[in-house]
Amino acid sequence: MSQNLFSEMRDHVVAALTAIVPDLSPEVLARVEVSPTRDPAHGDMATNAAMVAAKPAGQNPRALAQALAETLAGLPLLAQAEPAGPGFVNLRLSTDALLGQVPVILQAGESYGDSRFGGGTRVNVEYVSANPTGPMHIGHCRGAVVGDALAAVMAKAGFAVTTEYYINDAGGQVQALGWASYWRYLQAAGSTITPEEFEAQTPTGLQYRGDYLIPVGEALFREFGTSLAGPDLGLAEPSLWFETVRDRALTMMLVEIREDLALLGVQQKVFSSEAALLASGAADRVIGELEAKGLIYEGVLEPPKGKTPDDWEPRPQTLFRATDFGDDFDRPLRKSDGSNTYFANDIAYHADKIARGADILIDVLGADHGGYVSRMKAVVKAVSDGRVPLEVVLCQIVHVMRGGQPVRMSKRAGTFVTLRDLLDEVGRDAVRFTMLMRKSDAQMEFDLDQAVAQTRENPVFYVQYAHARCRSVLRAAVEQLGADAMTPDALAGADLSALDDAQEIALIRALMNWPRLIEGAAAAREPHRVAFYLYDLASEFHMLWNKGRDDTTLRFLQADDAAGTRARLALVTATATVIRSGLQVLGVTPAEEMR
RNA sequence: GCGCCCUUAGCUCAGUUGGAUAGAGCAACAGCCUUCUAAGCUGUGGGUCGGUGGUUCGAAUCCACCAGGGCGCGCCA
Repeated sequence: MSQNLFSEMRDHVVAALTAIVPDLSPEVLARVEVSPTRDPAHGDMATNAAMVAAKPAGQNPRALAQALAETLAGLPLLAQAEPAGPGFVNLRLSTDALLGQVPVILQAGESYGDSRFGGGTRVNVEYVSANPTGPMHIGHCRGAVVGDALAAVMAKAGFAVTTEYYINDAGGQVQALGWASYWRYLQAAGSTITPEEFEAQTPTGLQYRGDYLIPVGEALFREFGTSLAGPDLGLAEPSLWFETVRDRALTMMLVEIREDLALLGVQQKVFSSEAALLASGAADRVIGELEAKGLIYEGVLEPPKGKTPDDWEPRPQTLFRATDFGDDFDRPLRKSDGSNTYFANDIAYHADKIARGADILIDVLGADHGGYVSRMKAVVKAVSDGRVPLEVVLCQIVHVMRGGQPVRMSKRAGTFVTLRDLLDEVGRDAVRFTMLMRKSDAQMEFDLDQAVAQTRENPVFYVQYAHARCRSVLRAAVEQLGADAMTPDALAGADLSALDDAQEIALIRALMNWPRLIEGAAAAREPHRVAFYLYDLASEFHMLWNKGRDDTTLRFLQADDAAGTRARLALVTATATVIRSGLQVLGVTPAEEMR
């Protein structure tokens, strides 16, 4: 039997529809859906086939639904098919088909829900890509979790996924990091120079004053002594120290970022350095290609309407014809000092991702990069001659709440919430799950109190608790039945006819939604659907558990009913399996017990 | 001023790409708790889906305009 009963049924529906109305276009057939019903009274599934085909077929939707229902009624999979509402066909699975999904899950294990939906399409998901100029904070965290889970969802759905982190180690902010690190170095060496005196002698100012660079300065002092300092521990000639200091600082920042990511359970496969890409000449090469396509020119931009910057003056720039590809205006590629803009280098980076083999590029970005999206999409279209789409998942701001009050993320006020602080306080599982309990393009409040709560209010607890309850039952059952009777294979052979309570059936219906949900979440690039699904699934399981409190005949372990116990253990094992499968996608630990 | 995102119950949010009577948790109210794990459970009330038009068999979902919130708007990344 198929893992995905919905797609299997859809094939039957399309076949039946085509038999009744032979000449439907592929476009019409593509709109045929078989979806779960909201109301169990409507059966297990419903199809809109009659409604989408009614107009092209020139038939009344109700009449078509009637004909479709009669054709489908003969399927062994179905117990009932009947027209309903404006032209739905409600489908009730046969008991065999419904219960049959349990051994399918047991045999598939955690691979249940894997699909070939993606068809091996090569997808490159880039996320985090924080500047290596400081520790990761909560703003980065959401993108990290969303990107990681999106990659996992798409991989499960049959895409060939690569994950990637772009290291912005080439721009002016890295210059500033070098200077700020040098200041900390001088301090470590015992210099008494004030920030103001130091800043006056730098080209970048002293942008990064956080304590996190103190260890960098100390490390530099340990390694080099006072040899990088000037006379009287003042500033030395930059050519004598700058590259060394900058590179040491970058390395240390990157180590820290990777540690933070590891603590969060995120590990991109590829780390790409902007500086290395630049050094290889990739940026000049790509700009040359665009030039050859006639997409680059020297021109002067109009000032933005309504809000002209104070220092606006018309000036000629090297521009990319983004407007040819749907952007609002053409975009500059060079700064006045002749170096590349961030955009220019990012073109090279995206071209590089394509050249390494990608059919779809996905960037997970913070909302503050929203204005960057249209130009990037435009240029990816240009570079790939329209072959590779760039999709952008924007993550909106996270407001951290404690005790109902917002926690301000202010470096000056010292309430800067780093990722590590957050992980220390609430733990990896709660951070990841909570970040995925919102659509990524909606602002979210992260309630610290809720994230650590051991109650139903906390979704991650609720889901992990469901898994722990399953495992608890199974542990108890081993003592009663012996381990041999408890393997998935053994349970897959169990007679399941004892599973006839409405709540048991509701749980099975929830389980069989999993493969369909994966495909939907992957197609929509919405990993949060997995978190919500798991919450719903956990809810169905808890409801069954609770029902057994009032009605002892519904408890999983029945001392005097071996067959019924085996059937229920099969269901419990299947439930635990799907929860694990889902948590695996989200990168959350399935708890064995919670005490 | 322009562009993008958002607005759903008192609060925080879902809503399966246009489907049937719009859902969940919290809060409120009413019951229940000697147990396979009560760090609870069951039930009830609660809505002009920001507003107004439009598209069609059918709209929270698509389009237009308006209101409110967020982000951005020529060499920061």
